[in-house]
Amino acid sequence: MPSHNADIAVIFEEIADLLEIQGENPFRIRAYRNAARIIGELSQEVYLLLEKHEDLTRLPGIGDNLSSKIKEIVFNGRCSLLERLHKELPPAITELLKIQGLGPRRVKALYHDLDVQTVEQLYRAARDGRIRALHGFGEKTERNILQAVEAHANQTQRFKIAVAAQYAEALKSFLAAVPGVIKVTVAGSYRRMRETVGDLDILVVAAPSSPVMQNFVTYEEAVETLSAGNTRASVMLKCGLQVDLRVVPEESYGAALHYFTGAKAHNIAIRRMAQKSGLKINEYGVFRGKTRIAGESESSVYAAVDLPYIPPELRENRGEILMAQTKRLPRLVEQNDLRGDLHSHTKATDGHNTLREMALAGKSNGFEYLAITEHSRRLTVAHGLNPLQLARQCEEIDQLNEELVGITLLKGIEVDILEDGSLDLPDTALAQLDLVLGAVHSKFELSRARQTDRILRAMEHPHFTLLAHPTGRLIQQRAPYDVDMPRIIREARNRGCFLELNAHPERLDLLDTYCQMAKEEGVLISINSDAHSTFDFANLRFGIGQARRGWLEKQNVLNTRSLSDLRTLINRTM
DNA sequence: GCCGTTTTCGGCCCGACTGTTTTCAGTCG
Repeated sequence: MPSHNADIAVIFEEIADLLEIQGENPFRIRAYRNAARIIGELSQEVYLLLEKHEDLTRLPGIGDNLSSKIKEIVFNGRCSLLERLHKELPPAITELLKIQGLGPRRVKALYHDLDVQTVEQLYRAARDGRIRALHGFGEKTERNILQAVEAHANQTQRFKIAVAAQYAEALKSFLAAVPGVIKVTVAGSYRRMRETVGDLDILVVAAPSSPVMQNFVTYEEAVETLSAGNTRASVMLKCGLQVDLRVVPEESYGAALHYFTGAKAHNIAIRRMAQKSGLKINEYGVFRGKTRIAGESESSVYAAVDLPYIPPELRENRGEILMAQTKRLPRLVEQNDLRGDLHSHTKATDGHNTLREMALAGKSNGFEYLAITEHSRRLTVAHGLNPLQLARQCEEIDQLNEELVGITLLKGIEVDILEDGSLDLPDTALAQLDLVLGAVHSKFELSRARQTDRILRAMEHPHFTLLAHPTGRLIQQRAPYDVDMPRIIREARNRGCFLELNAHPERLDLLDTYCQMAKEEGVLISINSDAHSTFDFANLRFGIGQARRGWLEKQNVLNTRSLSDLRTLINRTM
């Protein structure tokens, strides 16, 4: 089995870590980290590119050297450079770099002088007071290491964006109420709408006299102050989420927001562009010599390097800068563009509201249509419907539609795709519906080939409309099942099917890179709430965020269509 | 290790905070 992109990324990250501890040229190290990111984010498997004899050096940041290393990993399953490094340094030592406050220099010193190789050994050395004796270390550093090891053991995990949103909104209101505060913006990966965030980055514009810093570090949910200066501070919240605050003057707002939003790779690329035209960009503005020429808004920062404004969701250095330069940036889909929702449940199965309640809630969300898509009989835990129950619900929907004004309920089903690729309900039951969502809810562990065939077979069914939560992953809980998604996407196009981007914050499935691939293949994506209650429509904003990260425009999204256009599209005549 | 309408060699983003020093290295974002 050839190596997957993620395997290659892990190897390059480890090489970077080990080289860093050895004190290698930082730019060589950066090259490995950069390559790990590029390969890790690639939507095509590298081994497939190699099978097609594609030249990997066409990828940004991959030259001859890295290209041959990738080939070695893919075809031989090993990397001689990594094996050599493992002979020179204990493999477990890279774990030490994950300890807050320990970088390559300190790890190297701890290894050389105290033979510390593992986190456990580090803990003992700190507890026994052996670290303070080292040159460049002191009592305070030793104490901090001890605390950091304890924090590391408690795993400072990433937070799902919907969870982070709760803390972010609360903090935002708290800070906005502090005297002298003019603006509060949550930046970082939260603003880029990543599916999980590691910390919160909050930017504040405030009068110099504002007590915002003092108030921040004494926020009632802050259990620890990690650092606190005049313009920058970090605290740890009770829940384990770290929050970084940055205070800047009004004229620096745009530059600071750009800097604090990231992603790092995007910022570096923009700063390099500035450098080439004799400018310098930092969080205070854009400077020519000592003169500030821009920085009050993000647009002004981009304009200084001759670029149009780039939306935060695109700022990953995945090609957005080239597109901006050539005036080909997408006009990203917005929540207002959605005309309806094609995935929802009611009390009839595992939902919490009635048909009528869901319809009215949908209408107040501005929907023109809402598809009711209960589970099918196989999913007994969710009280999935049998053909008779489904027929009854269809009657209810017909009746309700006669009295509803301004919204139409569509008759649908979220039918289980069985192990052999058949659907969990007979054709006669499916024929009466406006649309059929197929979903995998069992047998996640099938081989890639069998899982792919299973789904493709289901998509061949003449009533099949849309593949729900296509990879089945639950963020931080369940890995996606092994499936050849590029092939699914191509076949969806060939068969006139659609793919769902499930907006539930635990799913956000399809992934952003696959959304981009679907767009390139001309497969429409439906951004659905999978609502189990009237409150769940609020989750659509996370789906929109993911769609924007996947470069989707209004025309790439199925449920931006009017009801009549939608009906035309989902009526498959095959 | 990568890359080039300044370069195939000599560059490679930029600043804040901390702790150990006494002018700065290390780490982080």
